[in-house]
Amino acid sequence: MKIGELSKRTHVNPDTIRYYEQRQLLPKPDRTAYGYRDYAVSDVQRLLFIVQAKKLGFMLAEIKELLGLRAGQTECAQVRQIARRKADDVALRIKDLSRMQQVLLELAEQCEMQG
Amino acid sequence: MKIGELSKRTHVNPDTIRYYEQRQLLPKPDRTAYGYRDYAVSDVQRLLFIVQAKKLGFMLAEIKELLGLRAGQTECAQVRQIARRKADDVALRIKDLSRMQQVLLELAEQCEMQG
DNA sequence: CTTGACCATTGAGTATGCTTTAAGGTTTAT
DNA sequence: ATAAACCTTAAAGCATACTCAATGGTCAAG
Repeated sequence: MKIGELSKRTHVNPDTIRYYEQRQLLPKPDRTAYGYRDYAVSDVQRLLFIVQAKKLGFMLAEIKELLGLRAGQTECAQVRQIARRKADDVALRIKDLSRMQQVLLELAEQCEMQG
Repeated sequence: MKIGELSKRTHVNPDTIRYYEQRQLLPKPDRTAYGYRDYAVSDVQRLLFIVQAKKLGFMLAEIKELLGLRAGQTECAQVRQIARRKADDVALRIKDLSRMQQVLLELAEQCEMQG
């Protein structure tokens, strides 16, 4: 599929797709006879994974690392280390977010009682 | 206290403190006879709140909004609306993060079984 | 009383992650 | 066959959030 099709399926701007290729989050795709990028179906999944990880607040460099884990391009000891480190980061963020959620809900409640 | 002292107590760079003032996340402090910024103790708390909210992934514009809520500078109906909207955002992020945490732990485990 | 640490302002520079521009070739629908 | 839509590259531009540089005044220690 050409870049426009991949863009439609993932809701990611073609320019952004090319940018991810440049940043090596997406592999260089095949090219048609006239030089158009020709993507495989698996690229849709990969791109959606990037979108999801970005929503979670990972930086592109980190996402690249995660993609490497997923693809089994990383040695086992390293996978364990990176995956656990990131899981710990995530656990901490969940804890912090829970606290902020509490603060926000309290704010709404306090206000209610006054007004 | 002068900006250097506030910086030491919060581990926030003086330039960043001045930048937050410019962005109106911190109120304009009093000035000494010679024009030095003279902060109150409450500014430490406010700045630490900013640091915490940033860690949670809020943008400066959002943090400004949150600070408005905290200070009661916002009308009750608006407080409820904003606080609940942000609490919902936070809940969604917690959910997404939990899923990613699961993925990461699975990656580490799978690898363990292979290697 | 001078040297070094601290403070001031304005404006420029940096990193990240896109987004747009320019200039041009290809494909598709009518 | 021709206009609209789509593709290419390289490079410049933009928003966010700092961060540094230049220039100069103030304060504290010896």
